[in-house]
Amino acid sequence: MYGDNEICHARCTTTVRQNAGMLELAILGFLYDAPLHGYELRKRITALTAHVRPVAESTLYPAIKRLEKSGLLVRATEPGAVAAPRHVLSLTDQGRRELRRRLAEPDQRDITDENRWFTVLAFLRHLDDAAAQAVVLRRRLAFLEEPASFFYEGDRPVRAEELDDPFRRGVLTIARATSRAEVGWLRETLDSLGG
Amino acid sequence: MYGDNEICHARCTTTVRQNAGMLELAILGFLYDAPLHGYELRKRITALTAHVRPVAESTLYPAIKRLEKSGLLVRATEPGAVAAPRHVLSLTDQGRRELRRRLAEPDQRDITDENRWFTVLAFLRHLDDAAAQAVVLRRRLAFLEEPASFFYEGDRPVRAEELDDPFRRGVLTIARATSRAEVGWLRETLDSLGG
DNA sequence: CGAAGATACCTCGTCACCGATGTATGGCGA
DNA sequence: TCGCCATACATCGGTGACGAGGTATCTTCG
Repeated sequence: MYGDNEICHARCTTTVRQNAGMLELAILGFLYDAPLHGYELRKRITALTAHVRPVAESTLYPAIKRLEKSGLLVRATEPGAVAAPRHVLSLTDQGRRELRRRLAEPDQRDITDENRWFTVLAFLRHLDDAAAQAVVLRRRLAFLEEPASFFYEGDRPVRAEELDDPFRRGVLTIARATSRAEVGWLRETLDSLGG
Repeated sequence: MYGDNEICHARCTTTVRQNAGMLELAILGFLYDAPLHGYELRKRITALTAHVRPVAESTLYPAIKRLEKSGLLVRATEPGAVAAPRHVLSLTDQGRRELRRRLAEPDQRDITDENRWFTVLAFLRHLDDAAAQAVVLRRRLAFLEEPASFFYEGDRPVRAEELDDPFRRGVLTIARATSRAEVGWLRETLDSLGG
């Protein structure tokens, strides 16, 4: 169903592949709108995530190959408009289904890691169902609302005001501001989705 | 100097090892304060980063081994206070120097990726020199101040208000709030460092 | 006494990602 | 016309990280 990922070897039991990587998600997401060739795809991914987490070319092309091998996308060679010949990539029906599945049932990592979460958000509109979108947003909201700190003394979380380390205080200050902004946005958006 | 990393094989030229991983930084950082055994170390790292990016045991122990092999830490076996015998880990002088070096000259990734950046911040107090701390903070400030967007139409960055996709608008809204909070904190802290 | 659960460490196979490098083509300025 | 840069794709070896197991000790509770 999901490419060659259902087969795990050796000491590994059969699972739906975890660790699916936000790069693949981004590829599927951008191709969902329109076919693109690799180089253009790379520029879009770079714009989306690269100032945070640059994507090496040597990572992109193997990822495309993986997705092709799994039947999620196909390529058509086209004479290069500007330079060398291009491979125009487009999603198969299976690829489109797979994107929607990954958006609807994101890995817990995609919820907790801000980088991955932003990638999910960037393509969440491709879920046609507002209820399904709301489910995903609520998972993020639940994560942000569970009490969590960065620093502990024993079992007790340390509050920003107690820290004499200005840098650790910064971490807490910034995290708090981010969280507040996002919780506000999530609530608003959930309201407007009629969830 | 930095373990066995100065030797690169085959098609690889000699470099100071990039991609040093925030896990190693966290290990060095926590051990800088006090010797710890692996299990306790894991709990502290978990508290620091795990609700965002969980650390598997199978990642921690090999990382400890790497650092030991590089001469950055040593272990002393101790009868287990509660259960199985522990390996108490402590930094060598070389390890202490290496932490300070990694903090003083962080990889660009450590500046741009919020997860890595928070790890740097969590231990930045271990740089004894306020000027050196200020240099690092200014790198982050410079990064946050350079104009960057997530979404483009052609070459023009798209502003939050123009987007009809509520989720992408969310990405921009949240990123903006975070950035504002952090820039404010950075300026304040730089002032108080006398930079 | 025996099972359960926390503590504590470890190995193995797999995989995504990386940097370095290679190979073309076409446009542009000196 | 020569070099340089952008376009466009690809391979290779190395490495950090992961999930799935395994081993052993000590405490707690029934």
